[in-house]
Amino acid sequence: MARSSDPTRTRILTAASRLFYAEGIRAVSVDAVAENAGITKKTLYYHFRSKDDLVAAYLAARDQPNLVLFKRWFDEAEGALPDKVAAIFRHLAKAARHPKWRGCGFLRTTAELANLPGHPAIKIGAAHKKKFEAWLQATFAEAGIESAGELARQMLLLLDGSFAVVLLHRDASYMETAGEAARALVQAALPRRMRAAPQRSR
Amino acid sequence: MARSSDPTRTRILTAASRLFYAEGIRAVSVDAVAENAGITKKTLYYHFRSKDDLVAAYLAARDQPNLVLFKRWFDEAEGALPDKVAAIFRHLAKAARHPKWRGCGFLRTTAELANLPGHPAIKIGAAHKKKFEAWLQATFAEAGIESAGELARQMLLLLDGSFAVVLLHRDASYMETAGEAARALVQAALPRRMRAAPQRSR
DNA sequence: CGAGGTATATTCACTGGTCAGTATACATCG
DNA sequence: CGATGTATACTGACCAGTGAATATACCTCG
Repeated sequence: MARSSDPTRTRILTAASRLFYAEGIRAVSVDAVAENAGITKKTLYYHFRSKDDLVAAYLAARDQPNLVLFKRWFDEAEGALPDKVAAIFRHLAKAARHPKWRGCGFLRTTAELANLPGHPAIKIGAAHKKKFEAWLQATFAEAGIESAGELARQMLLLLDGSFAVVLLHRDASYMETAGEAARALVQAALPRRMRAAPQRSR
Repeated sequence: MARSSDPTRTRILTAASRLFYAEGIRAVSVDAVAENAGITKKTLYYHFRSKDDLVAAYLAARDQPNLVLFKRWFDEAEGALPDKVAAIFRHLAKAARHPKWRGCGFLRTTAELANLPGHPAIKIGAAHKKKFEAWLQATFAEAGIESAGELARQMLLLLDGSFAVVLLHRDASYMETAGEAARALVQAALPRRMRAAPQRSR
């Protein structure tokens, strides 16, 4: 059976990831993925039952690395809670300025497959976002924020909103605007005793 | 010359709109649009130079109606500015609960065509969102808000974020969360003298 | 008025190419 | 030997766009 560490499987997944993220799902043929991975299509179909399977695997492979990255940006940021949240947006804005940036793979896949509501890739995308939201909520709750759940949802809305808007306008400054809005909302939600003098950035 | 009121052209555009919104761009063939419009493919190509042209026309046709609708929701809402902004989200949440709702056509098209940065449809989508943002900014400025520009951008982020998140989770309650965040941000931005007692909704 | 022409609008049938997925066979290795 | 993995070559469906012909409406000039 093909293990997840299987080198051929990994090669396929790497190629699929690069192409699906860069071009979109329906724009990329299975032939193109196989060629890019340096194998034949039949070999690809030996490792993945169908293209839909491959798409789901592409997103599944991005789940953990993405979450880990976000958490690291948060953990390594200086300052109080609002600053640490804003740091995520700051790092994202930097990434969004790279010419190969194409928004959030999870959201773009969902948008493209919106006519197939039960598609496994969409479920993986939804689960990914839920995990991120749950982590935020827990972080906020630990900080003594009463409305941790609502605040986490607001952060998610700003985050995913900035993915969409920045992709549309190709203007990463929206991501910084989102970061400032996030900072303000977190600041306002902090319990009074923990609230430092609100420092307007810039 | 084919006028915009041309009945055949309108039929094509109606069919294209329905199909592209429901299924996505690349998932819908030109044949499918033609059949749905009750004409032959060649007739479609008489009225539109290419599929890309048709896609652009589909979005262009949605531009004004969408803006008008949003403005009407705002104008007809009771209450002060924060409530009027929140009303847009409330109406949108209601729309999002309809089974045929598939998010924002502009954003989904942009996401799907993200590998074609100069595509005319993307330009139309970007212009549409800019118009909405400009209208919001003007409205906020008239209300005496100093940071009208930044606030308008924040509203856009929340709005487009809720399109993305609600489409992903198929849970329209995120749109109400976005509305509450929008209300809070507008409330906080109002000049003191105009600020009524902030009323937490619910 | 009316015959002939011209631009508009539409149809059927087709092309060259791509797509997801498969049948069959060959190889490698424990 | 036989399980795992890979390759060549194929299938039937679909796709964007086109060629050639036809119908309709209007306009010009005898």
